[in-house]
Amino acid sequence: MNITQTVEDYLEAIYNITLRKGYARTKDISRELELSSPSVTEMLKRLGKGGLVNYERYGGTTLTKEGERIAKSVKTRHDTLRTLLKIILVSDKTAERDACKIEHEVSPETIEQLTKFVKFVETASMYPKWLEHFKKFCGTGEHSCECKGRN
Amino acid sequence: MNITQTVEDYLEAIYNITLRKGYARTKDISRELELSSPSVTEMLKRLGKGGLVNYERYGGTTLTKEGERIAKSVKTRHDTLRTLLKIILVSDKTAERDACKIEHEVSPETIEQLTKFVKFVETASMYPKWLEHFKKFCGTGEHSCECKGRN
DNA sequence: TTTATTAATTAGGTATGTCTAATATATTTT
DNA sequence: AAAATATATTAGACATACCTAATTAATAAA
Repeated sequence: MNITQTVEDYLEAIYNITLRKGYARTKDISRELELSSPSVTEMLKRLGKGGLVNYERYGGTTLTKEGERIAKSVKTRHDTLRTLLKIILVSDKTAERDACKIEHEVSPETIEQLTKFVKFVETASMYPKWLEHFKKFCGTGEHSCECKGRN
Repeated sequence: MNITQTVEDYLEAIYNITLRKGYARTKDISRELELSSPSVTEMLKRLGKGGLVNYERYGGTTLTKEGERIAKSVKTRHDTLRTLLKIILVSDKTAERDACKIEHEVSPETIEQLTKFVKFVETASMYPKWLEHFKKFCGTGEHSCECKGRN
């Protein structure tokens, strides 16, 4: 089965819904992804044949092991990207939306480096100060005087 | 005309080829994007109708003003993303490839923040030292001792 | 327990973007 | 200038992923 961007979106949606209520109905998915029910039904059949979900007509759908593995990997990418975007002061709403789109495109290597970078920044003891500087820099386009020569 | 991811790719390719030789032939584009010539011809007709390229059967294609505007904006996104990825030590090859894919998905707000961030880091006088620390951190998962408390 | 309502599916279409094979045009070689 | 080669286009198909309208199944209300 070909894991397209769309497939990833379906798996992620099913994963999230399943966390909340144990299984996903066609309607839950169509609401989450803002698609018509027939579109969802059709995809569920494909995903079922591809071994990514346990699908039965008129029944609640769950992820198979393989489906869950993929869904989790997408979610990790999503969370990492959103965190990075927030660090560089992208608004919550945009960070969420962009993470949703970019998550399908980033390579494992990039995700690995992003993860390291996020951790590097967040665990640095100068982080709060650094963030303050960056905020000012965003406004003025210049490094704040006090740290010229150091940052 | 709907500016899809695919359309952006074509415009960007035509832009790059045009920079090199003044115009783009069907073959140049098909080579650059690794697509068959008929696919390219069809898209050129669509782009022509949409006012994004100057297309004539069997002739060299160029971008219209509007086409060039879009192409340049895509290129800016691409360059910004590649730079960021390189800063966080993603390999050149992956940085290039990922930038190519992500460039179609990022919002203007994110690009703006990325641009600011890249400038912030690159113009910081501590940048070389910082990079050194990050490199070590990537290897060890810990901040190098000397800068505990400061970075 | 029949009726109404909600949810899910099937049937039939559409747009996008790709392909291969066949044909037409341009260009280069002889 | 005719033949050979390279390039471009048309024709016809296909997969993906979406839609609306009509039908069927399941669930809740009377």
